[in-house]
Amino acid sequence: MNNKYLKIYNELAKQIETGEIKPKSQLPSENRLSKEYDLSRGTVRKALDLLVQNGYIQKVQGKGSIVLDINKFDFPVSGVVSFKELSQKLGQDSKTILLELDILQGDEFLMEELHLDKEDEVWKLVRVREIGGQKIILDKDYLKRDAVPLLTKEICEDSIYEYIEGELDLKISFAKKLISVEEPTQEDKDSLDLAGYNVVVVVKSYVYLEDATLFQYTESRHRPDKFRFVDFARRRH
Amino acid sequence: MNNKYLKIYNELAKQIETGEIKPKSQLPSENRLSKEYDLSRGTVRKALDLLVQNGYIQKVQGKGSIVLDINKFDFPVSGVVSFKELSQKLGQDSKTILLELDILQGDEFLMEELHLDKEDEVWKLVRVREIGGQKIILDKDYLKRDAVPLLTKEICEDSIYEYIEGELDLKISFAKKLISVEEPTQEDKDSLDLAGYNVVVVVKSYVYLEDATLFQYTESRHRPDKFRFVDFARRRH
DNA sequence: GAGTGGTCTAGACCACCTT
DNA sequence: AGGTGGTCTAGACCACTCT
Repeated sequence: MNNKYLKIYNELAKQIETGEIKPKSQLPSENRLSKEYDLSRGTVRKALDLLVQNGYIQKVQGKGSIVLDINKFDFPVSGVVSFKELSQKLGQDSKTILLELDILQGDEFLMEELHLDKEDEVWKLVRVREIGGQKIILDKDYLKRDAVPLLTKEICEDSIYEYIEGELDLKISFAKKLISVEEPTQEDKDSLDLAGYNVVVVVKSYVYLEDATLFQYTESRHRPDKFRFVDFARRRH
Repeated sequence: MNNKYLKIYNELAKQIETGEIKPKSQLPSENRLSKEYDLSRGTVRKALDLLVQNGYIQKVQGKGSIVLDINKFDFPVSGVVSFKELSQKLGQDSKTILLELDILQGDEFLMEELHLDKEDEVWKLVRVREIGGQKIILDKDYLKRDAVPLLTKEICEDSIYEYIEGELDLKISFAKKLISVEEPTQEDKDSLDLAGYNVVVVVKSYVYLEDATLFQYTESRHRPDKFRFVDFARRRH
């Protein structure tokens, strides 16, 4: 990328993450930054807006920009993050087991969830995620076939997100997630090490591409004790 | 507010919410909008960026802006939303019962969570939320005394957010939330109608003011079957 | 080639805070 | 008064899509 505002955003974000710029300290003013980086103030502001959005800094009119304590939480699941990215961040031993890989057509439930026609084909994949030797998560994914022509066992046990964004050139732009708690189904009981819990945490995700088409529906079913979700939210006034 | 970009944002958002502008339709181009509203293109773009952020539209370079189906979910808890705002949106019968209202000082747990000194005083309030006659949520709030000098039973049973933002002039700017599932404590069992469930969903919130100072820590403990959380997330590339 | 959104600039004025 | 961030403008050029 040649974007100037992304460059300065990434530089500042990195410095904040590594602690080079310390929490509670002041960032240089917008005018100083635009001189130092030889950019217009508008471009600097765009970079700072990104830092605000992602929780790195807080701006106060008339005063300046304060660096926030980003390391207060160490489990940043907010946003669309795949299992592989996640376990890498956690540094834990993890494994993915593929239970099912099929092509469906004309399923009523899916036609509802994915807004499908009768003829549309859908990949169904069921995977179990193991962390530290325990089966913790059951993932049921449904992907539109016309966006993803081919899926193999290897891809599914690696990261479908990497494959979709890397190999294919699809760009994921946003997702809606719904978190609830439900009674375990027989499938949950069979596939997961539930350790006596009588509920599972269910995360239903609707994933959209850059052209605003819905292309994936996922149900991620978690053993409750291992489930965590972090949200950073700015209040809309 | 005199802000032009907010005016046009609100107009467009309202038209999308009411269905006056239909999902999947195209918004007028940025140039058209800037002519129609007699604004510079930059100001129009700022309004559209807000619409993108809040999930109203999706932009596609070279094509235009597509209106998204905002009504797909009817439970927008994403962001910092108070119980009162929430139950109003749901239109359900609700009640708040105040169990405890105290001033604490020198509590170790709180000094950790709220970054306090020994001398700092903290309001502790414990409230039970009733929806449809059932005790569903147990809220334990801790507020910094120096920000909120006075609290009464009436305020606590109404909405502290309204009081804090309306009467006092404090502005809440952002919050970090952590969602997890835990075993019920004795307090949970005593205060809530748990209906046989052996877990509670715990939402821990850290709420910050506009000057980036932490001023509230809240534990919101939910009966699992009534808990829902909706997240709208754009993927950070 | 015409139209769309994305980036960047330079300058102006305002609202707010500090001294 | 001087510095800070917030808003707004007018204009330029680029990247992308459609036909």
